[in-house]
Amino acid sequence: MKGRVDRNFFLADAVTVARQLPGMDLVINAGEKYGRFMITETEAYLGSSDRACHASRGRTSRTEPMYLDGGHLYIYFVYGMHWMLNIVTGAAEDPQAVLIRGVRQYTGPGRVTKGLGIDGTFNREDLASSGRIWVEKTGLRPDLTAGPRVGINYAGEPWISKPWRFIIRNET
DNA sequence: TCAGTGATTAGG
DNA sequence: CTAATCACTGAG
Repeated sequence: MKGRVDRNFFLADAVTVARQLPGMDLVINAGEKYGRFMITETEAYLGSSDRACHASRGRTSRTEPMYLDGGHLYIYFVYGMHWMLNIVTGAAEDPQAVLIRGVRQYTGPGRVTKGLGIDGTFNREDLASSGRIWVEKTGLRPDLTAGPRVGINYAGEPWISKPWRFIIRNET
């Protein structure tokens, strides 16, 4: 039940992966930054039809990493100050990703990347083979709450209301 | 509640 | 080239 999560896990769809990541550990081994952080909150962005997903606006240079196969990272910079950490899911050419919104020590997607030292140099990194970032199973089966995603009102219905945000109960 | 901050994107 | 937008955060 332990060890690095393999590529196969990330080839499932984004909602399935987003539901299973909470309770697993995100491991960072990058120079001065080193640590193990339990994932507590995720959100799924499900491909070209999901109007909240960047890829629904078409294939651009920014969204290109989402077209890689599952297990790669999609990192982007937003609001002039925050890096967002996303794990690509599904097969190649099928753009989906899971946003890591929280780990046990850092709540909020911008604070996660700041706390873990994740920036644009991690874009396209492969969790299945990287020496500086990967995911490990813990055997935990946390109790989850599902709800609508944050900050995507521009997407309109039905996307605003999809319960694709997953949080471990009693963790914020 | 609201301003900061700059990459990204669509459009002329 | 310009201008709008933004998967956020921290201060008030």
